[in-house]
Amino acid sequence: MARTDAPYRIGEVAERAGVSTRTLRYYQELGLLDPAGTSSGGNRRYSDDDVARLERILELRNVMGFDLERIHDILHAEDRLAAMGEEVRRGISRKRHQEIIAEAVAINRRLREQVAAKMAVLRDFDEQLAAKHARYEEIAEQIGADAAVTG
Amino acid sequence: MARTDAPYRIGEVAERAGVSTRTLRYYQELGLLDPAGTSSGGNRRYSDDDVARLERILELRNVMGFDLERIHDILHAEDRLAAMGEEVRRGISRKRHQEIIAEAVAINRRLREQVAAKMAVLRDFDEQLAAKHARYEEIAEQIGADAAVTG
DNA sequence: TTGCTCCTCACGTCACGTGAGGTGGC
DNA sequence: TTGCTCCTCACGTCACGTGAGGTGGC
Repeated sequence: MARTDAPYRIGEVAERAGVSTRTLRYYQELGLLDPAGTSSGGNRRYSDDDVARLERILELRNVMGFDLERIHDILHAEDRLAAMGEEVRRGISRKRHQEIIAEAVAINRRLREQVAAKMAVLRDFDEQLAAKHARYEEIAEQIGADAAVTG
Repeated sequence: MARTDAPYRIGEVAERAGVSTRTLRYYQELGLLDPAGTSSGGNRRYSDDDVARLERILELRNVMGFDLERIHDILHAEDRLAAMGEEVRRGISRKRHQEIIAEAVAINRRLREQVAAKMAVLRDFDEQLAAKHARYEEIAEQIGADAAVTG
């Protein structure tokens, strides 16, 4: 296994994720998603990790509606948690560990709360739509009745 | 009851809805939300219907994530349905009625499908978060264990 | 008369879209 | 060698944010 195992071109990654190549370049510009490699000629090369990271970004964007700065913060906390595995072997303080995990847990909990809130709003909205649908059926029926009399 | 029963000033309406006055002026510019009246001196005056319409716009924007052109289309169909009541008395064709209602019903159905899809995505996302939370707890426990040995 | 809210430009911003003009890999 | 994909500017767009500078109603 090569060190720089980044086989995917920007076009492939973009199409599979349902975004434009411009979006990927913009995310790189913001420091959100740096492609793992660069081919001869300056072409961006993305790894499986990059693809997974992109999916995570798009999930937070599409599902939660966060702006890119907020997404950056969330990913940063998760990156630190992931990097902790390395640091463990080199021995960092237990207090530091606990801080990093506590931060990740707090973010996770807040996200779940926001998801629950969104679900509640959606349920409410669906009830409104159902009520509207019932009213439409009533109107349609009444017009049918009118038609039977006048038409 | 006066004809132009529009008591609310732009600042009140904006604050209650949780948007800026700029947003309301922009929606007027787009023809999305025309205030029912204008006071002496050119101040916008909003009616209860205007406030309800704004709530509807913000729901479609926040909950569904639609752009303002799409929202305009949806409101337009609903407006036509609401205007039908008047037209009934003046006698328009039954076929025309059925067309307008069919359109409203179709939009309603598509909206409910999209709501259902969003709910499914949110449930999926929540499951991911739950799995992540479980992993965090595991890591925290392991560090606690390490600490018990090394610390 | 004094604040507070309103008004209209008009430029700025975020998250990209969309060419222009050119280079590089199968 | 020919397409196709990639590259970097750089201006455009959508949905507003944010002052500038001024007028109007309690």
